Amino acid sequence: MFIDFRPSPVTVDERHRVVALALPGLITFDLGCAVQVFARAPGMVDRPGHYDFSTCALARTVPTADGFTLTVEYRLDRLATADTVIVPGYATWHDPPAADVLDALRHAAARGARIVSICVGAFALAHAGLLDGHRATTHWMAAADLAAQFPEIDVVPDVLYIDDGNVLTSAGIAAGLDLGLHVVRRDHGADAAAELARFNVVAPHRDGGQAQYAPRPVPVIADHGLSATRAWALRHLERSLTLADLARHACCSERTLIRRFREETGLSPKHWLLQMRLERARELLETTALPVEHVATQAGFPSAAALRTRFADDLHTTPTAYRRSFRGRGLREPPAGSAHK
DNA sequence: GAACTTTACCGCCATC
DNA sequence: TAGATGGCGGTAAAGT
Repeated sequence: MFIDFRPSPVTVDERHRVVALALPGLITFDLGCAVQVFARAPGMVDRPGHYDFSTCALARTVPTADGFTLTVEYRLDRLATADTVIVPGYATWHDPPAADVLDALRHAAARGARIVSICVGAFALAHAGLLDGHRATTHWMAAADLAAQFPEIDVVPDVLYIDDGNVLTSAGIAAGLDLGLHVVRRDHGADAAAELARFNVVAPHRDGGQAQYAPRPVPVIADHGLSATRAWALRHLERSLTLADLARHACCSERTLIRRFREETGLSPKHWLLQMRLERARELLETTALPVEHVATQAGFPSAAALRTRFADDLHTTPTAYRRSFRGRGLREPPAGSAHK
């Protein structure tokens, strides 16, 4: 059963403006990912803060990497009003974009706009200096180049995407969808992201995909490294998993586990587990009416107090307040029998 | 909120 | 010889 708490339709002024920047040599699939997520989000049209998507470029026409020319409606000044700026990949990423483009990106970032890159779009952000001091990712084939060319960036190659606050970067091509879903999850909750994933016929998240709440990288390739152990941990999140448990599953020492975890995810095992648990708790709070105590138990927190502490530290709110904030977005009743397990 | 215990993390070094 | 792994011990963080 689905109880709809959606409020009345919002006005254009309330919309969150998402502007994609099409650079010469645009990789159109990357732009397509952004369109698919932010321009066609089904079921979200009545929600406050839903997206007003548009594409801009330096000139009216943009040569793409895919053999045709794209005509766009808006010029660069569109970025000045964007709440979120998206830079899809472009084939000429080896060279810095035009100075006007870099300035527009810098100004958008300076006034607090969220900056997102897809694939090698990260190079445009790097050229603008927006990734300095940040953790970032890009297409795996270009990751070494990014790290070499911009030593100030902490480049993490084996992840789907990285959320480093107001700067978010995704890995190659289809990872743009993963990052888009993450942004929707951040803005509208797990329910909306799942709805959008269903519409796009993709998984709501891949292998530990909830891990991206903070800087939450996940491995791109399944069945390599510790991905099996992480998948196992996700299946048993409600247990009190220790470092020794994970090491035993991975058939290695605790020391090696920590080392490999950090190499593959950018996080320590404990921190990764905490993020997973927090994400599950958020999902349960958003999509069920389970008491906070049960949410804590099912997410693997030792107590409701521990869950509240984590919420206060990471989300600066309480579980109850968090749940209340999502009431307007649809609340599903708990599955039969699950509320008291 | 303090004190204590447990667990996790990391640097260093040895071994394979 | 370089790289991966594991053990040890100190420190920090989390839990009680």
